[in-house]
Amino acid sequence: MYSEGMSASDTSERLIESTRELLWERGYVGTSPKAILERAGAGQGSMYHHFKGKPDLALAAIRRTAEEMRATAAGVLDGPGTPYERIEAYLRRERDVLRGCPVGRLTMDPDVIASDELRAPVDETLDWLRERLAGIVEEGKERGQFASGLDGESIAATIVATVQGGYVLARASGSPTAFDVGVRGLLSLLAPRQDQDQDQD
Amino acid sequence: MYSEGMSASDTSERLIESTRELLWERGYVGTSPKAILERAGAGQGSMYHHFKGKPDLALAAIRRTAEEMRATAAGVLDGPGTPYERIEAYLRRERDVLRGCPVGRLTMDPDVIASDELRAPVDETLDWLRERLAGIVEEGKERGQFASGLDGESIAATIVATVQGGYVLARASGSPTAFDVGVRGLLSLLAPRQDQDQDQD
DNA sequence: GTCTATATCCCGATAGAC
DNA sequence: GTCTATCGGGATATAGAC
Repeated sequence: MYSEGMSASDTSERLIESTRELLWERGYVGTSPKAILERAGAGQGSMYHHFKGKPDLALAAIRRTAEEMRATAAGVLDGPGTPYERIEAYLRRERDVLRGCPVGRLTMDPDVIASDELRAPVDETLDWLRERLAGIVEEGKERGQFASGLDGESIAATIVATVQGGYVLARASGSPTAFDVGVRGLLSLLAPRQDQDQDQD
Repeated sequence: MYSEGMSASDTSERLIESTRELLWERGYVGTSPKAILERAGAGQGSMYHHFKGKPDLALAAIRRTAEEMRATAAGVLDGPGTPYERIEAYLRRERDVLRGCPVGRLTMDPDVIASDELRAPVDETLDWLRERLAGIVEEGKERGQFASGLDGESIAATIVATVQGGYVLARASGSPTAFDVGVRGLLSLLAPRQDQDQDQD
């Protein structure tokens, strides 16, 4: 990452990490520089030395969170198993459901949506995820695991939406159960027919 | 509503409506009393005369928004058509997609989630919606329109989650398309088999 | 009921010492 | 690089005149 063998300053690093946590917990509008500085154990000057201001720091934090989410998803989606099994693994992977999605939640932040720069990493990440899932669905169709009438991109959007909406249901009810139930419903709709021809893995 | 023939004061009414708009646009954390007062054309005194403070006014606004959403959904779900057709009508009903769901978006607001009182109308509304949809799915199973292996409550959670997550995808990309695509994917998974026995409507 | 004035604290940012 | 001091304005609420 740091081609000259340098490392980012510890303070800069702590500022980004604190911002990531607070953006996840309270969103952009609900996160103040003061709260970030307190959590990072830094003073005002440090933040304005390393970053141009709150939007600039938030951008660094959002980019890192988005990257991390892509890496996590890729870890599951590139794993072993049939297309259905990989989708199931993605849907059932361990999540801190009640905390919500650190990327998706930003779409409800007016200031993030108002800024093309802040919105871009969010958009790119969810878009990447949909394309990745669409490819897996198409692969499943080729293998005969999914009905040939299904459209990869549509199903991919449904999968990502179910996850994002699952967070909403869980947070509304104060329990992760609703998330799991929604996922179960989707999997029951996606489940390969027992009596269908399928390639062996 | 007003048993004695009285009407709520116009000012109180305007305060609630302005709060509803701002909660939808900016969420609870992003909405200040000052902004509400400006939009309502009222002074500080009016607000603190009619309401105990920001949380109290927000509660009145959220309750009304929740009630309105239930009424809108009921209008479609109680409409004519087979179970599948009513679910399709719900999923395809006209929406201001890029504005997001005025109820669901509140689940991303830390202060709403931290307050049982503010969260309650949100929870009750999404819960009501899930139960209502679950009943329709069960009805569809009885009629043979849906596979008997499907679980009403799970499918209902998937439907509501797809809608809520559809808003997320749309707002991330800045276009309503992703919402529609996700809905299309879900409908393709729910679509009654052509060759299946079905009651006539 | 509604207004203005005031209070106290926080917001996001800048200045300049060290 | 990091600190503290300071700024102008906004957030939320109260006081008290009308």
